[in-house]
Amino acid sequence: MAGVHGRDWRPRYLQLAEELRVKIMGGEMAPGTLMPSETELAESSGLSRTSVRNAIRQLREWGLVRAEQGRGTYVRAPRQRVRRRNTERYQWEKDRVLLDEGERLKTGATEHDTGLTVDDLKFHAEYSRVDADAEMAAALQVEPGTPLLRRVYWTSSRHENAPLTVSYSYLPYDLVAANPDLLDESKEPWPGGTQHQLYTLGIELDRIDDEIRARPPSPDEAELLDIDPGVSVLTVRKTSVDTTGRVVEVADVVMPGDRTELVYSHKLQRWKT
Amino acid sequence: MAGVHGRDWRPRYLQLAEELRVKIMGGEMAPGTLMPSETELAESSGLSRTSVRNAIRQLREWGLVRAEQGRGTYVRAPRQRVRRRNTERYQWEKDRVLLDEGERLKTGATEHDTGLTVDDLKFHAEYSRVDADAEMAAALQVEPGTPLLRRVYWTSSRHENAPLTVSYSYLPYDLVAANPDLLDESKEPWPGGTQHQLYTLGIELDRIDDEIRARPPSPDEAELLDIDPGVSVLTVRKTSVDTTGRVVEVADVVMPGDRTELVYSHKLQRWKT
DNA sequence: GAGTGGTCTAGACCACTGT
DNA sequence: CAGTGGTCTAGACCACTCC
Repeated sequence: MAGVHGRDWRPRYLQLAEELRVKIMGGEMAPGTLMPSETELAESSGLSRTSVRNAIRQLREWGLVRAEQGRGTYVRAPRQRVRRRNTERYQWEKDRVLLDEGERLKTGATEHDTGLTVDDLKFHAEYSRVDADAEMAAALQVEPGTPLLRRVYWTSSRHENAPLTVSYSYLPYDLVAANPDLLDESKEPWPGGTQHQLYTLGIELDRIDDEIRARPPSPDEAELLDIDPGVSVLTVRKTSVDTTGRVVEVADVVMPGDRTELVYSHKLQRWKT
Repeated sequence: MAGVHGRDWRPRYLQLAEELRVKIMGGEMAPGTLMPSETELAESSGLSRTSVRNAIRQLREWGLVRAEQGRGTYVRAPRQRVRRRNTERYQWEKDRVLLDEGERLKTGATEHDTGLTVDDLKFHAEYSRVDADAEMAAALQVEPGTPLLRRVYWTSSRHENAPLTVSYSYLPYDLVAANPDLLDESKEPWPGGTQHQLYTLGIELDRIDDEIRARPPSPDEAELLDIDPGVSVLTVRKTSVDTTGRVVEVADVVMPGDRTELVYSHKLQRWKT
């Protein structure tokens, strides 16, 4: 009946996008399905290929389809958002530090977030030594040019190729050099997490601050996280402060905006009655 | 010298976008400047208008320019991100409830976030009575169909037309009906904020949970927040739980992704030495 | 009415993927 | 090789804004 009672005033490419959206979300085109090619859609809809491409761009921005050069356009799984519960997570990581090693190795933070076991996960890590630029120097409260240990790492499910998060972590090099294990990327994933490694250096964390932003992905990030360039990423800049007030780690965590949900919980102080 | 030592392999529309980006970020085209028209850019760059439009779409996704139908394309102010410090904010709102009224009216939460005074701000509010749909019923832990008070409100700086946040707040209607003031939208902004209004109903909050997501804006949201449809919004679903464990308010807060930074701070418990 | 961005067409060549 | 999506052209008409 659509369109019978008066013409649709929207541009025709949006009408087409809407039609396809309904088919996808209604289950008529299941996740993984190969969509009709742009040429076919142009013929079946009576539009030019340009207009069909405009419609498909909409679907891509909505995260509903994925175009692959030379192959075709596929319906994406409307992947469930991964809930990342940072409030509990940070305290949980700290509590874990003091457990014995056997207990500690059983599960890591990613498993805590996703409910997956360690066997379902693939790890990747890359270490390098860099000099602090102005921005990172300010974040770490050190002089520009200070040597830093830079760790890039991500974890992904063994059944999906794209990681759920990518982390860029920076620590003052002098700080970690006291424990050579921490300079060895083959030791990843750091058993027990960053907080435990800092513990081996005699460091206890007092506070973690998260700054959350959304922005378009870089081309590299789009590829790595398997999102369309039109889909934003969520980023968390996590700043860890130890009990002496020193910033000991700054980490930028990048996550696909269409599959992530960050959860923070605030317990409020009671009024005195 | 660009391009001298080997050709640029990127598509020409991206090269143009990059050139324009450099001009904008280098200050050569100041915020508010009217860009050359698409036709002019096509002539000066030797590209077709289609390619020029592709370049401009990039700039729009980056949040650098704003296209206005019939008028032209303007360079946008690289607006500073507004930091919204929810951790402090919620406790601060709660502490304020017990202050005397004179003290309380002086500043509200938006001023707390932005550092602006009440004279710099414009308020807008809209109340209605709606029935809970399945999703909101689950969030509020009530039966579907339960009557709710729906408040839509936003605050913007007097010197900019676009709001910094738009809130969609839902409370069980029966709960607030006990204080008729709370049903009157002309009483906005609720002096002292939601927590104070709940206090007049004998309610004390115990916990607030925030769920943060990023997603593309609806056309309405894009217009209201003055962002390009290609720029994501950040959303916070704020769930307020009182000391009896009852959910008393669910609010969806929508913010422009390119101008917002959410800050959460976690104080960690100390190890026993 | 002149100029702007938004939509749309009917072509073309390209890089990339499969067989 | 044929087929796919990515880029690009040279037009056209429209709705809208400003004068």
